[in-house]
Amino acid sequence: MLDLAILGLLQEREFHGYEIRKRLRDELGLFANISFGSLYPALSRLEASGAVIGSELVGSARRPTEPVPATGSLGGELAVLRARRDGSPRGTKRARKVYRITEEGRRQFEELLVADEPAGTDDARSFGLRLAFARHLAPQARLGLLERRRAQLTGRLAADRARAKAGVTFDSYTRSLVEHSTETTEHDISWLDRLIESERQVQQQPVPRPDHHQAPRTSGDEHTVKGTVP
Amino acid sequence: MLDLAILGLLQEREFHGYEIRKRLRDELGLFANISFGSLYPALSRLEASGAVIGSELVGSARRPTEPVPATGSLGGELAVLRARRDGSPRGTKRARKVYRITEEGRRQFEELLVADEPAGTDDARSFGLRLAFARHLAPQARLGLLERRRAQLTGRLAADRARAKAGVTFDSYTRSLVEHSTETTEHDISWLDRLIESERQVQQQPVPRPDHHQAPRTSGDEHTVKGTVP
DNA sequence: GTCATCATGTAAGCCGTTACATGATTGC
DNA sequence: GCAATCATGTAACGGCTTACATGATGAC
Repeated sequence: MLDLAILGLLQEREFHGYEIRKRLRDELGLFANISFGSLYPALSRLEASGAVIGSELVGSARRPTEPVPATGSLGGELAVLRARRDGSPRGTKRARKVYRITEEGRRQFEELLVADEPAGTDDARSFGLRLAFARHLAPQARLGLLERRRAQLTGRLAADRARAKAGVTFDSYTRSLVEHSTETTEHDISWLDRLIESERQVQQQPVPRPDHHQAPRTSGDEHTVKGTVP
Repeated sequence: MLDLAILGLLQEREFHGYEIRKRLRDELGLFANISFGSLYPALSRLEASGAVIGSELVGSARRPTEPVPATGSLGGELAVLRARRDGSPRGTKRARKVYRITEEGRRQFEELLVADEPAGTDDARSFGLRLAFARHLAPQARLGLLERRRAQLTGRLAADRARAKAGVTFDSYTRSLVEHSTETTEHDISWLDRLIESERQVQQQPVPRPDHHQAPRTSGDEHTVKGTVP
């Protein structure tokens, strides 16, 4: 799941580890607080697998265009390590390693988006993460994502209802719990239905039965999100 | 969390491992499908810590009263191991190890119910589990449980709203996700509020301002669930 | 006679966590 | 000068998973 999140973020632009954590924490809110102890190793793994390329930079947040002037006789790597000691006056932060995604990474990303997570993962969180990156998916894959989630939820709803019926022996707390779970699942499903419907509306340009009013112009693509394949 | 679930179940009556899994799966639905690979070790741990006592039984599901007649010269443990080979005609299943909770186990249970889970655990699931066993808690502790959960949720709601405000750059999918999350959290909170209110109503017998109509009889305990301490 | 369910366990692995180690930059 | 934040990493451990090993009982 972490790999998916990282690749999804990097799809947008380059990031270094610390930034990734921040983004995940206060923008998506899906990983409450991903730890560095799992983030950095994940980045290394992704780099080893060719999904991302990391380059160490002496980054100036204020003047990111300046191309790291090598001071004197220092080799590239040493220059990075000693960046703090060179003469650069201000704006220089500690050497950061920025990662950008590769073609292989994009491939892995799409693979991860359709693969089902190992059992034991939080379904809701996993789906939320995928949805947050759904714009990078082809319209069909996107619909598939929504529909698989819907099927999952209707399954849960059935289980909840069976439980409510079978559990006549439940105490009031457990009964309330099951009821609330049922309601929440119903709410989730109707939300999904709205998403699915609006998704279908955007996608129904291709093969519309020869219609009279509101003729579809050209092969209609103005709603499709950039970067997706037809 | 597993320990809590096990102890909670055993509070009700004796169980053997296989039964515990079943109960957790299709009654509570909180652990979709707890695996034996984690269940049996957990039981061993609990036994080692004195929280439960396990006794191997050659159980007859149909005639549970029959007191395991030792056949001839076999020692107790061997009798269990060879139970399938002895002359018992029918109704005998494979040797099962049934566990019952001890006083120490009840102590640990109460401790676990108030302790906060290690980070990374699914809050909702954890709370659901606790609520399912809330009847075993003292009224005050129960209220505390509900209120701590409420605080947790209002925190999340604030975060969700901040996210909705800050995330003007979100695409429609992410926006919808954040919106839905906000709604769900609101729904959860109002559910909790109802629970809290009804909890207070049941508990407000002790120190009611000298009231006129509907005088509280004796020290009023008819709503309090059996097994809880005042 | 063979398949589903009952029943218990061990071993290896995954994916996350906290704790530890190290150091620069910025603001008060 | 000191604390907060930025920045990257390693090591140990926790809790759950699957896969493996083993076997009885009951239904068709």
